[in-house]
Amino acid sequence: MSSQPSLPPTEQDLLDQERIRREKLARLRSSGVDPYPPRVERTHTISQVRELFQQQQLDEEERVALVGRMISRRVMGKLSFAHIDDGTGRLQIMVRRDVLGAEPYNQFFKKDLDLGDFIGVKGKMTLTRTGEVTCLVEEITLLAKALKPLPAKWHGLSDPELRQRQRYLDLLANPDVRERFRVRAKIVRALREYLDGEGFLEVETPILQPVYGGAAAEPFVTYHNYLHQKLYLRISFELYLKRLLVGGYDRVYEIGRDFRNEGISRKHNPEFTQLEFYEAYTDYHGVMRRTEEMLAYVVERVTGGLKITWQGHDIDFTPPWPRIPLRQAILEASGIDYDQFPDAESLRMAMREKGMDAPSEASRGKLIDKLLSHFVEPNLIQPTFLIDYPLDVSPLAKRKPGTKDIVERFEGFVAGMEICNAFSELNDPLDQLERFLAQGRALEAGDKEATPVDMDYINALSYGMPPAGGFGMGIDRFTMLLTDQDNIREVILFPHLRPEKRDQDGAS
RNA sequence: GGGCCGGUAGCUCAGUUGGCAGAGCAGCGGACUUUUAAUCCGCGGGUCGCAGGUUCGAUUCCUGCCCGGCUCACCA
Repeated sequence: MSSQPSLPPTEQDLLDQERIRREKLARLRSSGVDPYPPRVERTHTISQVRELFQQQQLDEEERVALVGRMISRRVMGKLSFAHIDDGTGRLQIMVRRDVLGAEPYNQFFKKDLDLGDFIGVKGKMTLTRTGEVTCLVEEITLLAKALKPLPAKWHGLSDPELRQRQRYLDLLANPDVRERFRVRAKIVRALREYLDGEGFLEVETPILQPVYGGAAAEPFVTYHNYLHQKLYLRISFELYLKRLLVGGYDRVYEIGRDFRNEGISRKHNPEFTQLEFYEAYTDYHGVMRRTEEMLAYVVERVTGGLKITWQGHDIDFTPPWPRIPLRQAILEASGIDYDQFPDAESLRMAMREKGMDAPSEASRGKLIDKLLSHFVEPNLIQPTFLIDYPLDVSPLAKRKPGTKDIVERFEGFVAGMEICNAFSELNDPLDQLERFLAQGRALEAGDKEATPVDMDYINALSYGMPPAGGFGMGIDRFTMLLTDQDNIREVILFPHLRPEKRDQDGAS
């Protein structure tokens, strides 16, 4: 939901600066200038022309046509300098009255153009006395007039609300933000490169689902008006992707949006981008090796090395990463060995003795998860796998042989954050049905994050699913790591924000 | 939802122990042919988040509300 100024502004609502720009617009129109012409002339991008000029591959007399937003202007009498930005880079232009002509220079360039306007220039490339690559302008045209002043010159824009509600202003005022989302795109591209290269098939599965599942989360609910059908926005891709393993694909992946109806925090946005892959004929050990290899590939591809700095921590993605049994990690960090507390009640007592908040309705698995997030997770700065999780919070994972309530599952942690979750996939249809039924009972008992029974999925498993390992990773969180950000909103272009409420009295 | 901090010009911020509201940038007028945070002279610009209250007087103090940030709880 974007915030919209609800009505077009009336003349008196306009800022002085906006009023002045509209007057300039009217003046331009009456002098026959189209302030929003349909076409532009361009021979090079700014990055191209800069490169060609520096490599001396540009004829000295060659006339180039460049475009961009005017982001600064320094008028010094009969000579001016300005910078334009076309999205590929910034370039200085030099505008001289004796070259451009008196009228275009005095009136058009100095008076009618404003910072923020898009312009086209034609001229020759040159160096200034200080050695800056510059276009000496012979002709200048308006490509699009800006009616509002740009947020800032060198302070950038820092108001967090403006930055996120009006991300376009953030992007145009803060070059490092623009760069950050380029890094995000590189990350996604590198993940695809890796998986495609390993023979994974990229697929798309339904976002609107009649039965949701695959994760512990509350869904968003919607409705199909013509089918009279209740639908859920997916909370994971898992159950559909594994149906594809049944169908005969051996390696599939999907990158897309998940939706979870939960609180918003530094690490959580209600919709987030997830990568899931499923690989037949491997198990969670194989997936761990693949995770290390894949993430090392991506980090190398994006940053040029395997070491990054995040919020002052040096983090090294070089494989292999330590694998620590969850039980051991929790024991070492908290002094609680949950194996000695076989039921929720006794574990709860032990936790409360340590002064921890342990809600009465939480299952044993959820309590263990609480121990993990409280004692262990914040200290896992270097890439680490925690392995072997409690069964009751892992309804889709295969039981570890020789155990009763432990599954072959791991989670990957970096920088004190969980970034991925994976397991040997449960492919026993009868066991899966039992687990679903347990989930269904939990759901009815009020656990809003339990998932309903998916009989079609059981049916699919009943035709046989190969042994497989599966993996899920939050791309947003991974992007936080590689862009040195500690808030998920900084790596999502349009993060979810509370609706903007208009003042009851201030309205009108 | 609880706690803490904040909201002052288009942007970034200062300030008022309660007494005419400030700076830099941006804007407007002027000077200036190698600047790059250009410089110099002059000018305009404010519902001090909103609403009540206390007061001779509130941007400042009090109460409520709105919005935001951090944090706790919850979660990926």
